[in-house]
Amino acid sequence: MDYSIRQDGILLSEADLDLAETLDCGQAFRWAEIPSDYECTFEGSFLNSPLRISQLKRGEFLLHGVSEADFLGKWLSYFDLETDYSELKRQFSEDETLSKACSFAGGIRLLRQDSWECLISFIISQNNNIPRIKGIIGRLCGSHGGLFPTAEELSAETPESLSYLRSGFRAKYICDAAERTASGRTELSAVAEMPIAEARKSLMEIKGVGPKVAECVLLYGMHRTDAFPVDVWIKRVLERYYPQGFPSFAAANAGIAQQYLFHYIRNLPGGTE
DNA sequence: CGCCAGGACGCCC
DNA sequence: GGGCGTCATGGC
Repeated sequence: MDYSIRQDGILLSEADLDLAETLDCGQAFRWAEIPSDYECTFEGSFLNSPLRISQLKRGEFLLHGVSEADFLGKWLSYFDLETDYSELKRQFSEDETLSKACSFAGGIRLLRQDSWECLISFIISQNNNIPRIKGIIGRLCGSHGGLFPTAEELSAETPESLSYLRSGFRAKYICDAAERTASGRTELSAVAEMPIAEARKSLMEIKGVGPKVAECVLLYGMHRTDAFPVDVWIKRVLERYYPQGFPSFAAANAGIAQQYLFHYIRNLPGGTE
């Protein structure tokens, strides 16, 4: 990975990153592809900092209008560019299925997202599909000037006042998460530092947060790479390819492996067959 | 009309 | 502790 400073932003080169796969693989819901003359261009934000980023070609990216300070202070970390994924993928490739998943989806990087946004996003994700999740989050941010609302802001809402989200039965869960977070009964920054079993337990005290959502918050919002969300797709992977259990050599980075496997299984020609 | 979607809850035994 | 119906909403 290298970068240079240009008048129109930061040019990132030799980066092991596939932008479309990373931003549209179901780990984040607030990035949107927009038309451009580049391979692809996405608009989104992290902690109220907007970004427009284009993939120019394989390994090369333009972060439009971004200063070096913002690149080093925010986006380098957000895209997890300080981590070397090649060694990781080399390890994964000892396993046949993981090897295929790496070949197919190895351009995905684990974004270092905001834990609060992640918590609400994955509460909304339960028994839901990705386009509708994006729609609900879009309406939520749209009513807050395009920014993701804070816990304090959301704690003033009620399931009734959130009806415009059309989030269904999840509205009461959003409210509980907001109340707990705003009041400090749940401290996400502290949860992020807890031993993982304790962190899971703490997250699951929030109404509407079960094993799957807790694991997603740990993985995507707290960068706990040993967290391993099991949804219907991953359940199929485990039953089909790992009846003896998931390989222990990948345990410390099981969450990243899970990302590759999720993307791989969902795009297998013929679905699960 | 039915089924499903990056599940969790409440209730049953 | 596991099994099962229910929970809103929308796309197919």
